[in-house]
Amino acid sequence: MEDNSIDQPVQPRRRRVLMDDVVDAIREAILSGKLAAGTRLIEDDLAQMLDVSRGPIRQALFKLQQEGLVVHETHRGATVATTSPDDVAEIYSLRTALERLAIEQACKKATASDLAPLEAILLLFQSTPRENITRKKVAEFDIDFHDALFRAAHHRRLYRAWEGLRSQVMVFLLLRDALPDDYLDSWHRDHANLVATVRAGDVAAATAAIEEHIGGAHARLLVMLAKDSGHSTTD
Amino acid sequence: MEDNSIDQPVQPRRRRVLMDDVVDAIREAILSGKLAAGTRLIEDDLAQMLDVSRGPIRQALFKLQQEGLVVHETHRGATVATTSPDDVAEIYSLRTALERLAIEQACKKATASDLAPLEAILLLFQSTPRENITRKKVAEFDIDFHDALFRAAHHRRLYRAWEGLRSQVMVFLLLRDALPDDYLDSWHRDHANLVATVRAGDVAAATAAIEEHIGGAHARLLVMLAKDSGHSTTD
DNA sequence: CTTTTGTAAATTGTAAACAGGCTTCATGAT
DNA sequence: ATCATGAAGCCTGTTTACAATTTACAAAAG
Repeated sequence: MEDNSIDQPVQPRRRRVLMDDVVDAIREAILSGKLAAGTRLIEDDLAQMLDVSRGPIRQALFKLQQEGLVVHETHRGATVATTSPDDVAEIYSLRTALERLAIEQACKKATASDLAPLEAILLLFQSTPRENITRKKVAEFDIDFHDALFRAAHHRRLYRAWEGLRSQVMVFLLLRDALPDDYLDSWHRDHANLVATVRAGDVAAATAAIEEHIGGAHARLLVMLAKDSGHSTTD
Repeated sequence: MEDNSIDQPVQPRRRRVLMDDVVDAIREAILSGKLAAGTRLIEDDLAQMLDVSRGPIRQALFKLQQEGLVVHETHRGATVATTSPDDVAEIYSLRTALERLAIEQACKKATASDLAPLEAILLLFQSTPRENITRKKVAEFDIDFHDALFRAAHHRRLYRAWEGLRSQVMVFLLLRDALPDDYLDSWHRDHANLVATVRAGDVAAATAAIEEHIGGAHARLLVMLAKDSGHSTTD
């Protein structure tokens, strides 16, 4: 038997199916603002736009509801989820609980190969010219980092709970307007510190660090929302 | 405008659709053991059994996957989820994180009408003759109580995360063999104590109580699984 | 005898047509 | 003028039919 060095993934990577493309397309449209909050998502229209039948559309809308980007009501259809100030509190309180567990589990169970992705992101971030780092790029780095952290926890159910929140966090990260000058520095320092606590396996330090990390993000978001209050929230 | 005292629910209760019946039927079959862990769930077979087409079956299987009772693989179909010792750790660690947040939020936000369901369950439990309380009944009381606690937290996203775990917890509650004689007493005392801490709004006491509560349940489960180890776990 | 390869059956993914509920707007009554 | 009533159109829920993929098994090659 030949050793499989070419077919890279040891885990056979489940085939991609139409629904996956539809999910990506609609998620992208929502996150980029092409589909505003509250917009009705009519299955037939989406089916024609994306050139598939209503079946995959239906499944995709169901999945996006899981992600919290879409709200579905029986016999009344799906709409792009709207976000109120209460939702911000919900998202960040739940996120804190999940990330606390994640970093705790990561401290206990993460191996070197689990930490590699985290450090790779930090390196990639640092090696990217500052002028090339857009707000969207920062948001993607951020989500990717925390996603890797959740993966490092080796906790399937926790990861799935995070999947139900991830896109909603992304919405807020993309909302940010101009970032403070020293933000990129502090971003790297903050996340590098998280990796350090995990590497050290110091649960107490790690949970404290993550709570401050998420708390800080929440606080900055509230400040930002307060500045242009009543702009793109509930309505 | 007439006041609506007859059409009871203030919230318009979304209509029940075929998928809901299918979900209930399959969930019931899994929880009752009629569908053993690992069993393949073939859409056509289920469709014939339940006398609906494959459409609602497909949606139901997706939803049951959300609940963690079913595992779905692309082009390979759905199977009843199997449970390993690792899964027990996952379920209880995540449950602890979620319930901690739930009781904390309940302390802050629960009103008298939120606490009423909790107390109603305690009363119903106490007023039920001991000989009528089967293991299944205890499990249902238990799930209903904690479900009411999550509702009292007024946190939609937290409740949805709990929905993704609830049935999996139920699986373990139903596994219990004969309960200790004083279990029913301690059950009531323990849960009444949780309500008391919420009513008092004492976050510190409440989180401590819930952690001990879930921790105790986890510990008892591990003891039980150790007794007949290698019986009905991974298979 | 073991391994490989090809073919057929089984089963899921997708499309398209049908049925029924919800919304809207016109019409009429109070 | 305001509110009730009802019919038409839109849209979702469901069914049925078709396409594509996986799995199982058998035949052939080593």
